[in-house]
Amino acid sequence: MSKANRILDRKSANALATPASPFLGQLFGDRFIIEGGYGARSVRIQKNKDVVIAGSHYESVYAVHDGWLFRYKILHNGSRQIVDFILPGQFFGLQACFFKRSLYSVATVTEASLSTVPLGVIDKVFEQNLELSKILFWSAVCESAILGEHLIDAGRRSAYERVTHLLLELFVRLTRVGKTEGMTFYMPLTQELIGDTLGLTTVHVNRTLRSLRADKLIEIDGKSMTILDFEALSLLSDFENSYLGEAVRAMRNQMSSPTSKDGSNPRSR
Amino acid sequence: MSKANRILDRKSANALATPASPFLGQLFGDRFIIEGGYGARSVRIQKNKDVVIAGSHYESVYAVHDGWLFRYKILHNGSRQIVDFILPGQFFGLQACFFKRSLYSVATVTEASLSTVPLGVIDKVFEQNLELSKILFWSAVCESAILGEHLIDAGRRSAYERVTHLLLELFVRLTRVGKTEGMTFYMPLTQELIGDTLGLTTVHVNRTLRSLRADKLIEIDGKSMTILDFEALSLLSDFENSYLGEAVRAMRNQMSSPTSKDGSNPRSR
DNA sequence: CGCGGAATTGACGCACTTCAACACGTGTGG
DNA sequence: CCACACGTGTTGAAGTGCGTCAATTCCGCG
Repeated sequence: MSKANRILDRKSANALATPASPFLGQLFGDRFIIEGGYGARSVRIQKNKDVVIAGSHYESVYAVHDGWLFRYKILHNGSRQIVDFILPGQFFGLQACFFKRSLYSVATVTEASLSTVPLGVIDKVFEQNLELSKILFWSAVCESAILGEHLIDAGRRSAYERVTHLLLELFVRLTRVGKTEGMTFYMPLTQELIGDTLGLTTVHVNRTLRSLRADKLIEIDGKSMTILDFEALSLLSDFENSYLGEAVRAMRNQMSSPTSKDGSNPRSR
Repeated sequence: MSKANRILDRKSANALATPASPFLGQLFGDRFIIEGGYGARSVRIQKNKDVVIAGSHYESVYAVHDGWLFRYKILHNGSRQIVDFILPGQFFGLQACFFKRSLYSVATVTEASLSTVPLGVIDKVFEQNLELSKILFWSAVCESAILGEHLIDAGRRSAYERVTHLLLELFVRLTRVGKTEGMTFYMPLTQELIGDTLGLTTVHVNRTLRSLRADKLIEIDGKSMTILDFEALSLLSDFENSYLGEAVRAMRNQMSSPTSKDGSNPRSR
């Protein structure tokens, strides 16, 4: 099996095994892919390129090794809504496979390295590995929890609250995959991207960020962002990270204990 | 097995087997539940009662036989965001089981009749029935598609567009389960509920509905709502019903053909 | 008949948008 | 090496869609 089939190097595989996306490390980790001998291919994509285009059909799933992406849709009036960001350690494209035509487009924010995994692999997982399919299922549930929280952002929070809620979400998600240093992290999003995520204009995002800086809650230096007062920010935006899936472990235990007496993986025995 | 365990009568089971929720008819249909002998219980719930409370933990899933419910969350400032509506033929509560503490509350809009299915049943489905677990997975994907569309509502559509988009969604979903008559349907939502769904105030929902009536696009008579110009409404709100899962069949074929040569259900052979 | 929740309407205010300019950094070609 | 374009950030001034407050009407229901 060539090196190209190693879609994740050892180090990332570990990062991926954190609660934020426990499935991925196992699902697409070396062992699984390489031993299985599936046709995973690594690709590197420039920043600001579309990877998935709304309306087209796809037959493969992508795992993000490195870089940021976002899922979005353009309305007929030309405005764009970003529904969520896809960070290292996540995968995407399942929806694009399930629907005849993808509902959303996916594009890169930064340069990114991805791995393509043909749909058949996922299907095989469902058939052969009970644990993994449960975990896959869990990830879908989690994703919809994130969408729900974004809906609350847009529906019921002020601009000030929205921006802080988004920043905290990104911070926590990045922390989970080891991409933060203390309270600071690399934030490649432009104010336009933030606006399109939160249903605001660039101008207003700018003003809001300025207030946040003035209030000594955050600090921005180029693309480096640091959270100065996590507590205060959490309170004002009622941010609770539970929707990001800290309860993964609980669920893992729960699902694998009460019914399946044999703690092991294989589904077809 | 007593009649009480029949959580769906024959007629609804058929309705449930429509594309809108193909899984439910099969998953909770007579045959499955009764033959399986699981502890499903039927309950009837008054209108305006909470069924699931955010922050608590649950161990069962609910199937909706009749009536409308909604999933929501209250913020610390007291405002409420409704994330989606749960209509006859759907099930809910899986999320509440997976997370240590439910992220959302679920309450009835109208009087409703539900069936409780212990979590173990779902778990068994995952273990024993490949087809059904795929379908269950699909339903989670669909649900997140609906959330995504609601996010776009709140983020990037005007009040006028939001209201029409919601009405069309409800209309299509109800049509799928045979709950419309021509272009009219029973609409039990108060303007407050609509507002909390779309991120608007009651007052503004009222004004918006008035414009829609004035523009001869809809007609309201008490709780009866009729769509006068589906085309025009679709265009102005760019409504595309594909996110509601019309592609279910496509996916069914796709998932059950390429890998699993045997077309039958059983997973553990 | 009378109560209470929902719908309706008006007047006014504000958070956010729109439009428009300008600043800054970075890459690109002459 | 400079000139220029271009994307992004920043700031001001003015407009508006929707919120807030508050009063009134409607309607189902005991």
